[in-house]
Amino acid sequence: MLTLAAIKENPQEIVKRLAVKHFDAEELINNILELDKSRRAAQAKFDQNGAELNKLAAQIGGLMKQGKKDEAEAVKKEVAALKDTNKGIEEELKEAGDKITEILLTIPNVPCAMVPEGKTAEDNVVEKEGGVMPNLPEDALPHWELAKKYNLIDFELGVKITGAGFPVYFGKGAKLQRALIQFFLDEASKAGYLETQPPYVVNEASGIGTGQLPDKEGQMYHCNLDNLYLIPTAEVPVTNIYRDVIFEEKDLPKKNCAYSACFRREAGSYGKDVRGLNRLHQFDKVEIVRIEKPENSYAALEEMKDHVQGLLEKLELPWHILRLCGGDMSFTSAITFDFEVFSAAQKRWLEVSSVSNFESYQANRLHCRYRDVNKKMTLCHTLNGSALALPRIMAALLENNQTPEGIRIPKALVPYTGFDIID
RNA sequence: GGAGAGAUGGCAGAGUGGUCGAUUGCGGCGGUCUUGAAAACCGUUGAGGGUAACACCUCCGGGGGUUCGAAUCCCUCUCUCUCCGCCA
Repeated sequence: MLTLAAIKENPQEIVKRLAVKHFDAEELINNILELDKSRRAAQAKFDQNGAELNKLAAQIGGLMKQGKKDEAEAVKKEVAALKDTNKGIEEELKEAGDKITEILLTIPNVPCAMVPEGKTAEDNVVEKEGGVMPNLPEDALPHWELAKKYNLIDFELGVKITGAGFPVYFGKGAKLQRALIQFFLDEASKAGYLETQPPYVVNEASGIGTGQLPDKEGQMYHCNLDNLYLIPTAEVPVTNIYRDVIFEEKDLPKKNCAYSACFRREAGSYGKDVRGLNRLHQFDKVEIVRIEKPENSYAALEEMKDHVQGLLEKLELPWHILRLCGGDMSFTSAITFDFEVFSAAQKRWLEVSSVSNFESYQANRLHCRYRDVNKKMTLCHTLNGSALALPRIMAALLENNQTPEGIRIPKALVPYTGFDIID
């Protein structure tokens, strides 16, 4: 969430920038400012009374020791009255504070200056592209057909065991998955990310920390009995490593990479989007997460983009980078770049990575801070990105590399798969 | 699952109703000494709120209660450890 300090410092600027996300914050911001004012007034009064109470309590102690019981009793009465009034003030105080937090949670992150104007995915800006478009014959097969033809993935079997969106991978299909995971982890390690194996199940506090709760409660699988959630991305457990942490300046940045299975209920999905590997309830992903000093976070973002681009190039897939417009960005991000690969038989672009800078929005909820040069506590900036999500990479690899002889494996992957063709 | 013990500052560890936000040690930071370092010595060292700055208030796992006054007493929740049982 946004910091109260930032809002107080320049409310007009925040309202103006949130308009880029098509979010009208004016009234909410005014409410907050108003509430903060009355909260501070109540706080001052409460503190003043508290100081008086402390003084009187000490006085009673002294009187008791001297055996002046009657005098002590008189003071006690005074204390009782003061406590009574303070109880009311405390309630006011708490109410105002809670209300402020409540409103803050409904205000999305402020988009940074580089975010383009726009309402929907149509308005996203293609920023960069690369790779070679494959030249497939008209009768090229979509990946779900290829998966069947070469016995790589069984979607129906997954339905039997669990339900739709939980495919079973076999043979070279399973090995290709494992190869991709290993390849992505190795590349991330080479780029300086600490390999991390997090839990796949998190508690409520972690869900709140990264913002999945309460807003996206319905999108996560929930274990009722223990009140735990299956992670929708490794971002959740990995970022929560840094919840309630205060860094020394020299400890930053922190760079983690993690493979995990990801679980998403995808409530509300429909149609051709969900065909084959395009949208699953369980999928694999390698995620990169960074905790940065504010002044470095945008340089870090560029590094992350370069890293993801490098992966796609090594996989020889046609790719482009979208700079998301204000209307298509997530609630919590300050800027987001989506990477898409072209899945040549489906003839459509598939999102395989999303790289975002959250600036201090997430860190504020997480209480992830560091002591800067002047020993001042400052919120860190958090960033994360997929590097990469497997299913759509798999789809594009299968479709784009199909030949009459079989499916060709890109060179960079062969050391990991141990085979160079699926036939 | 059963029985017991415990949760205090970056860490270790005192503190069982009255100037305790908390003794002390280690660590960190600053200084003296030193060519430099080590050692020794001196000082300093939690977070949140509040203020122009002070003052002041809150926080000793979370929540609630008793009391004029709670880190200290009571209730409750969570977590950790030890023993037993079960087990990948």
